[in-house]
Amino acid sequence: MSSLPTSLTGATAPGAQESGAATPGAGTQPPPSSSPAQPLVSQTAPQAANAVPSPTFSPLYQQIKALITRSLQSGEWKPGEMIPSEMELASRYKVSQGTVRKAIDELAAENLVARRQGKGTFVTTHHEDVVKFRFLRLVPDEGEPHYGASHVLECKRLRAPAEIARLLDIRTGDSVVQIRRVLTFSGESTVLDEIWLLGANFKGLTAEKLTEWKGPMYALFEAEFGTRMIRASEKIRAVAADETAAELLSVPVGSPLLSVERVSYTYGDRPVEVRRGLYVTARHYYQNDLS
Amino acid sequence: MSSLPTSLTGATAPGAQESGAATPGAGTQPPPSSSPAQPLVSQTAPQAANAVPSPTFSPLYQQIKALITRSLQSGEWKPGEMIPSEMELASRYKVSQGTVRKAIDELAAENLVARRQGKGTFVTTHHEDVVKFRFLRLVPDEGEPHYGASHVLECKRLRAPAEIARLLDIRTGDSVVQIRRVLTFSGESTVLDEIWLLGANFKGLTAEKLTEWKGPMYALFEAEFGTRMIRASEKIRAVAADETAAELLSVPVGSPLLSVERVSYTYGDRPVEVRRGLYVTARHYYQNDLS
DNA sequence: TAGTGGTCTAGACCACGTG
DNA sequence: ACGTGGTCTAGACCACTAT
Repeated sequence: MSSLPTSLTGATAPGAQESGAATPGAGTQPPPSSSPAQPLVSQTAPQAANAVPSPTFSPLYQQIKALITRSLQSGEWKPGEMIPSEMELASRYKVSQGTVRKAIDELAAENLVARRQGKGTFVTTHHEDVVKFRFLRLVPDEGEPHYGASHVLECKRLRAPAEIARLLDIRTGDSVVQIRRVLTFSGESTVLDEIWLLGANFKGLTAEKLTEWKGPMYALFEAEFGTRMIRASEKIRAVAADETAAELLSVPVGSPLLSVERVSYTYGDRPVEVRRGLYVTARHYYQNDLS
Repeated sequence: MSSLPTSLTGATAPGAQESGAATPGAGTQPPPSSSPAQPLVSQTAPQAANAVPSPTFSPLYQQIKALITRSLQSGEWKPGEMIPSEMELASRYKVSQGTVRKAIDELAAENLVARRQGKGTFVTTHHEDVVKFRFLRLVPDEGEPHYGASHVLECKRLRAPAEIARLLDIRTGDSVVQIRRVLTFSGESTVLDEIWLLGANFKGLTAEKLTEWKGPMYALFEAEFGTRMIRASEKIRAVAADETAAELLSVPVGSPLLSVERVSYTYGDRPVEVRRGLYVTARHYYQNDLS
């Protein structure tokens, strides 16, 4: 059970203790198209002193954050675009600029948006280098990180096998798209990926589209299919190359390879991709920072 | 060249525009022993309009953060202890509580301290589970993450080989401590570590001390040697087991192993440890989250 | 009851980027 | 000159923990 829409934790207005600032009428700004003045939403009920504090307490800025996230998800503000200024959002949601700021702070910390002083706050996109290398951690021993060439071997729809279905939180047999591809760096085959995508989100994805696309796959997904990868979780092991992998990666059978099993999530922590990668780590390494 | 002590970026007092709040006399609180009222430090010089903005601008809260970090580093507040309350720090540094709060926010984000509502802000320690598993990412396929038994093979002082010296930012031949050990999980040898520590920081570290110590090695380092690992950077590859590793880890020669080369840093981003680990990933995996 | 961190507001001023 | 995010302050109230 989620709770947002009707979970007013109290009745009266929130922090605006002094100026009676809660009349929900339209502000001076024209209400931007797709978001009619939200039914805000108080966080502190000045209940009688002995009343139990509201069980589903949520700070105002968290509620604002959820509203902004919803607008991101709905595509009201698209990747690369600027979102409304803090002042605008403050007046839209009828809260102070400081509260909006704290909400955006968290969204920025989660890399959903990026602030640029003097310019505005922008929806992040997989076209930016910074974002790209958050999801590609393979670094060459010599030289700068770069994006290799992608060679698509296969792209087809099929029914999800049990384990993939489990990871994607769908039913066995539900539609998925399977992609197999090889990434080549400086002429050397380095990564063999096997990818499963939620069928429902990727209608019309073909090998041609993948081949024509220059740039990160996630940028294509975000631009053409409205599915934005927000975070991912990886399980990493060392394995020995089987015959197929050995041939495609031009290494001897039995060579040690880095196995990276990734599950990627979009808004609301919904899994949309399972990716199994085999990396040749002779001239590259997987970079990770613990902090 | 570091800059802290004398790097006043301007002349007059900062934000306290209205109340003349800048006289640096001792506050009402007795100045805590080891930190005499710091020579604060203005951030905005209301220079003539055409003057170039100060080249080495640093926000007040960053300066406060640096001061707090210095106190952490000097051991004024030890791991596990509570640091002074926000109000106390505000009056010590002659800034508002909000500024201290922002400084502590960043320190908490970097895991140097942890806030606990109603109790205070505490210096983090490698004794806590949360911290332990930030630095041990090996998770069993079945069951909960846990700390295995450590078997120390060797602990000796020697002169740093060239590559280790380079990573530790010292000179070849400088003193280092080398440790070799095996970690065992559920009776299975799983990790073979080769560790180099800065000799200067670890005088008196012996195999006995390591063997007697129950718990994470970093907790020993922090408690007995005053050296706290703050962050680390890892390069991960897949390699084949050589004879030594194969024997110690009870796997066939040539088995794929995860190679993890870690450099760990203490305050001020100074490297203090190089650690080369070989992980058996048959029944464990290396967990990583991209976000 | 007292003290701590957590939330929220309001207003001032600054640095940055663009007209 | 203007609008954006960034910093700083001051004060109120809330939630949590301990005594």
